[in-house]
Amino acid sequence: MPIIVHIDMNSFFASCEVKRNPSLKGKEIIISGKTNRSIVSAASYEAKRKGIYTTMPYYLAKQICPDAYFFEGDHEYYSKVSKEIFSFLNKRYPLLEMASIDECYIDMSNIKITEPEKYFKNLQKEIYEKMHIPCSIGVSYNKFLAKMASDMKKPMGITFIKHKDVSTKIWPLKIEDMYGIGKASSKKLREIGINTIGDLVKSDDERVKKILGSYYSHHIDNALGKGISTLDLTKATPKSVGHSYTLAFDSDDIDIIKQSFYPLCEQVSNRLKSIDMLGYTITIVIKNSQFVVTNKSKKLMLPTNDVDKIYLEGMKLLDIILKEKIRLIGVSMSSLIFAKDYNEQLDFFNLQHYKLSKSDQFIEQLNQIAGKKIFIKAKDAKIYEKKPSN
DNA sequence: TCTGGGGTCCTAGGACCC
DNA sequence: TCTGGGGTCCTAGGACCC
Repeated sequence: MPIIVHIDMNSFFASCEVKRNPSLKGKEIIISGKTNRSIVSAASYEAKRKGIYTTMPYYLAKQICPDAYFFEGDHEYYSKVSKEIFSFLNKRYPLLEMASIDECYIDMSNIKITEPEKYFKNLQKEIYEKMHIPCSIGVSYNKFLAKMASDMKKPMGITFIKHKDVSTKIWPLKIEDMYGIGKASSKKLREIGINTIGDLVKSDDERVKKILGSYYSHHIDNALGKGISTLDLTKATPKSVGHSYTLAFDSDDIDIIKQSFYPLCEQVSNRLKSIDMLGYTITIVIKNSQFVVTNKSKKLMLPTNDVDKIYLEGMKLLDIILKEKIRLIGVSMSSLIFAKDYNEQLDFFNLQHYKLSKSDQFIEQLNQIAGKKIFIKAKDAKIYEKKPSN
């Protein structure tokens, strides 16, 4: 039987602030933006005890805990702490999958553990003493159960789930507490009488299959304790890079929207450049006053990470869908490719591109990119000279 | 005064090709 | 007159997670 461990940092952002400034230990700490439209993204247990929860509007948190220490959130620092912790763990445990900024799975099947209670208590203590971040640990034989286990006791909890515990520790839980079942699915499941994870296991209802779609057997396997235990050790390359911004007031004033939109394009461009990637598909997203989200996307002929190109294409899409006052605007790039891979492909593919496209336009686009990040060598120009006669 | 921002994965319809 | 089917790509939208 594999041994899969899930480690979840407790109130991670708040704990990072305590790590940086230990005098905050034991205080009410709230991470949140400071506009009337901000929400709480993390809170210390002291604040949680007062009723603060993640996603609570800032103005409410401020009402309930006026004297709490409020931080706007320093993601760069939190990422740094995250890396510190996981590289520390990774040195000892090579089979580690980083699942998010504050949690990871570790396959300890090959680690000799004689006294599990003591072993994990020591590990938790060591993380706290070395990294100054508290964590909860879940130990089981697959990822789903380990994840559910680490969630059961917080902060600084340690929970074991053995095969025989599945029916007693997992099945009685509310259906919305099942990892992977969110608000929409749990509402539909409750409507047909499925209120607990146990109900889901016992159901043999076509309606359940319809609600869960392609995830059906995945969820059933998880609930039965037959989930997967293989870890993904490779850090996946990003599939999209995006930024969004909620306006201070809903607006349809194009100048105001533009002012917010350009910096978002800059952020996306800078992020792409920092990871040396280009994106083919640009997507813009808006949210109206009623919180209805609308996307518009377009695949470009050539990938880019150029801010002006992103802004230009984004504004074109925005023009099409902007019909009313909006609350949020966002832009993201997807269908990403590493710049170096694109350079290598360029020689090979530009013939095809060329044949498919109106020549002047294509060369202009090539040159636009050439002027920025990607170099177009002289021999590419030669292809341009030669090939039209074909 | 309600309700952020960063992602991933899946579905479904239409266009297009063979 | 009535009319295939398989496959891929693109776009829009939805569910979910931290």
